[in-house]
Amino acid sequence: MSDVTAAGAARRGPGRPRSEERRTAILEAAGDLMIEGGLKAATMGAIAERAGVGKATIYKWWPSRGAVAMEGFMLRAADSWSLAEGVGAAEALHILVAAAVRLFTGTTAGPLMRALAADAQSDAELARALREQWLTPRRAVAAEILRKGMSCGELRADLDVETTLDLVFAPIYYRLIFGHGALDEAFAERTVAHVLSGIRSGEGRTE
Amino acid sequence: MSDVTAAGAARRGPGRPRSEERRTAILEAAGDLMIEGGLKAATMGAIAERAGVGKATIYKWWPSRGAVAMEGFMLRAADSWSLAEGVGAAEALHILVAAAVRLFTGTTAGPLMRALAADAQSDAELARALREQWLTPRRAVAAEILRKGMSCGELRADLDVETTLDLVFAPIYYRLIFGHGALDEAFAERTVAHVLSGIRSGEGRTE
Amino acid sequence: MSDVTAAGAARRGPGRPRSEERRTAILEAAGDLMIEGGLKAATMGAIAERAGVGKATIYKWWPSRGAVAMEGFMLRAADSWSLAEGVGAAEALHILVAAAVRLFTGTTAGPLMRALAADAQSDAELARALREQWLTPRRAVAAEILRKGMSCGELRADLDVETTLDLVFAPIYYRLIFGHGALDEAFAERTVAHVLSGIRSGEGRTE
Amino acid sequence: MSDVTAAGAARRGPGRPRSEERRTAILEAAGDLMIEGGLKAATMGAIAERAGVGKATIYKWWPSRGAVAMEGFMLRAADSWSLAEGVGAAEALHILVAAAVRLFTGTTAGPLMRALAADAQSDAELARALREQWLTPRRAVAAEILRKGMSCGELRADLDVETTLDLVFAPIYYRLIFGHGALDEAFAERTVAHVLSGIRSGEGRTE
DNA sequence: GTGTAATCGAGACGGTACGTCTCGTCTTCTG
DNA sequence: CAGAAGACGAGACGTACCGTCTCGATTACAC
Repeated sequence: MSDVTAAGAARRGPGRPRSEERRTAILEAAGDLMIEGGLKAATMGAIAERAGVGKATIYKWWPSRGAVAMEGFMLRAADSWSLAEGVGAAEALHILVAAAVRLFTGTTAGPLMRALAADAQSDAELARALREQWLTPRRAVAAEILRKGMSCGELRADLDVETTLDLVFAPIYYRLIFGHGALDEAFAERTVAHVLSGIRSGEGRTE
Repeated sequence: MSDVTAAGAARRGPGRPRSEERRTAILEAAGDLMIEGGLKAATMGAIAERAGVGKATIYKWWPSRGAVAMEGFMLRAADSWSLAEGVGAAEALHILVAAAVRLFTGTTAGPLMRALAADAQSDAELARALREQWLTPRRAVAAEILRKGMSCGELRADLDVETTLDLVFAPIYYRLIFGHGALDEAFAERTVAHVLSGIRSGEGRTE
Repeated sequence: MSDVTAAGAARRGPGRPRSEERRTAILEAAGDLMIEGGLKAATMGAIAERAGVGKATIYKWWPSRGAVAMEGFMLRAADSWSLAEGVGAAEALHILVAAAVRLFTGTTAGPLMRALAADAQSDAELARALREQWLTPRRAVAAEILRKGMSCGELRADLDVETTLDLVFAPIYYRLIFGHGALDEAFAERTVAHVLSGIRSGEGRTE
Repeated sequence: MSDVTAAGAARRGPGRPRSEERRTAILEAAGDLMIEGGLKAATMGAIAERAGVGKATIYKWWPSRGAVAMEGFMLRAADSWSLAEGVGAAEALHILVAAAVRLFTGTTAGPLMRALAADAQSDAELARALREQWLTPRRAVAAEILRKGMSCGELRADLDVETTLDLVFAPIYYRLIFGHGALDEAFAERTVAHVLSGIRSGEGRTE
C-alpha cells in the first residue's frame, strides 16, 4: 500500500498524462471546504463537485480523504521550513514556533491539520504519513537548533532532546486541537520563554 | 441542545426510572469496541448490539457517539483527581502527570480520549464539553499547585500560569494523539523535570 | 439465494413490521418510471426517490432491479388468470391470447415484461423466477385447455402439447420484444385461427 | 444518427486506412466475452482490452455496445440466408427453421442475439437496426416461400402471410430468450409440422 | 525520401449508477 | 409501560462503466 500521498513520480509513456491542474484544484477544494463547513463538510463527493472533478479521479490518486488532506496540507506548509541562520538557539526556537503558529492560524493549514489529526485516530496509514512526512522533519529542524545550542553552551549540556522537542511543539497542537486558548505571537513568545528558563525559582538547578 | 452528556440528574416522577445497569453496559460496550476495532468500529448500532440495547435507548440519553464516549471516559477517569497533599509543587506536578499517563495507557480511557479529540474536531458541542468537563477541572487542580508553589517561593513569582499549564499537559496529549513516542513513567518524569528547570544553561534567568 | 421476489411470509415478533404501503409505492414507482422513460430510466435511485423511499429499503426486500420489476409485474398481472369455463378449446385459447395482449398493451405490464426479458438475459436468477412464476403457470392453464380439447375430440389426439404452447404464446412475446407488428385483438384472433387450422391446404393431414 | 452499423464505405485519400484486422478482432472479442461471462461481461472496456485495442477505436466505428453486437451477429449470420430451391414449401420452411436453430445453438450467434434483444429494449436505434437488418430480410425469404406455396396450391390460398411468419419464427426467439425449452432439430421439425397442419382435428377447416 | 493526415494503444477524465453502510427517527410488539 | 427489535429516509461511501478527451507512436498515401 506504500505511500498515502500519491508520489508525484514523473511517468513517461503512452496515454494521457495526469493533469497537474486537476491535482491542485482537488487539494484547494478540500482545503476550502474544511474551512467553510468543518471537517464533515469535506466529503469526497463534495470535494469532487467543488473541484469540478469525478470522484473516481480522486480515488485514483489518493486512497482516502485523509491522504488528500495530507497532501493539501503539505502543499501549504511546504515553505515554512528553513532553519534560521546566524541567531542563537533561543531566537531560532522562537522563530520556529511563531512560524508554526502563523501557519496554523493565517492559512488554511490549521483546519487541514485538525482534519489530519482527527482522521489519523482511525487511519494508521495516515498516522504514519503524518509522523513521517510532517512531524519528524519538523522535529529534526528543531533538534538541529537544540544540538547547536548545546554545543555552543547556550543550552544545558544534559538536555534530553526528545523531551525538549515535545515541550516546544506540543503546546501548539494542544491548543489547535482543543481550542482552549489563543494561538498567536504572544503565545509563541511566552511558551518558548518558559521552556528556556523553566518555572522553578532560585539558582540551584540540580535536580 | 443543552449538555452533551446526559446530566445524570435523577429524574423524578411516574414511570419506570432509567436503568443504571443499562447505562454502564452501554458505556462499557462503547469503550470495548473502541479498543478492539479502533474508533470507527464503535458505531451506534454496534454499541447497541454489544450492550444488548436498542439504538433508540442510547439516543434517548445521549445526543451523539461523542457524548457516549465523553461519559464513558468520565466514568473511567473519575477517580484520578485528588490533589496530592503535603508535598512540594515539583512532586505534586509529577504525581499529576504520572497519573494522567497511567490513565491513558493503563485503562480504556486512552482510546476513548483519542475518540473524543477526533470527534471534537467536527462537533463543537462535544469540544465544549470536553473542555469544560475534563480539561478545565484538571487545569484548575494543576493551577492550584502552581499558585501554592509560587506563594511559598518554590516556583518563580512571575509565572504565567496558563502557559505553564500548557507546558505540563500538552506533551501528554501530543503523544497520545500522534503516537510518536512512548507514554510512560520515564516520560512523565523527564517532562516535569524539564518544565521545572528549563533548558537554558547558566545562572542568569532574567529575560 | 432462494426467491427473487420477497416472499410475503408473515413475520411475527418484535420490531416494526414491514410497511405494505412502501412496498406498493416502490412497485408502482418502478412501473411508472419504465413507462415514462424506458427501462434505463428506472434506476434504483430513481425508483427510491419517486417512491419517497431510501435505496436501502429496496435492497432490503429485493435483490435487484429485475426482482422489483418481477414483483411489480406480478402485481399487475395477478388477475388475468382464470380459465374460461364452458367454452370450447378454440374459444378458450382465443380468450387467453386476447387477455395477454390486453395485459401487455392496456396496462403497465408491457414495459415491465420487456424489462424483465431484457434483464433476464444477464440475470440467471431472474430468468428462473420469470419462468417459474409467470411462464410456467400460464402455460399450465393453456395446457389444461389443450388436454380438454384433445379428450373431447375438438383437438387432434396426437398433439404435442409443449410445441403447441409455444405456438400459442411465442408470437405475443415476439411482437412485444421486437416491436415489428401491432399487438391487438385482430392479431390475437388471426394467430389462434392459424394455429388451430394450420396453413396447409387440402384434407390430408398425414405428416 | 445514421446507421447503427458502421457503413464500410471505402475512404480514399491520405492517412492511415482503417485496419480490417482490428475490426474483426473487436467483433470476435465481443462474441467471446458474451459466451464466457454473459452479456454483462461484454463491457466496452473489456472488449477493448480483449481485442488489444483502445476504447476510442471502438467508439470511432460503432456508436454503442449494441451496434458492435449487431455487426458481430451479422458477421456470423451472413451465410445462413439462401432460399432452398427445388423443394416444396413445407420442406423449405423446415430447412429455414432448422438453419436458424443451428445458428443460435451451434455458433456464438445465440448469445449475441440475446444481447441484441436485451439492449434493443432500451435502445430504439438498435431495435430499428435489428428489425431492418435481420428480422425483415429473414421474413422476406420466408414470405417468398409462403407465396410460392400458396400459388402452387401447397398452402392455403387465404393465408395471412404476416401472421404465418410470426408462427414460424416466434417460437425460436421465444425459446432463445426465455430458455424454457431446448432449441434443437426435433423442436424445428415439430414446430413446422404443427404450423403446417394446425391443431384442430377433423376434416372441416371452415373458420 | 519526405511530409501530411489519418489510425491506433494507452489511459486520464467528468459523470452516473451501483450496492453497502451508518446515522438518527419512527413504529410495533413483548416482557 | 419501558424498551428490544428493527423498518425506515437520508445520504456518504468506494467501485464499475460509460463515452470523451488527450497524448505519443505508427502507418500509408501523395508528392
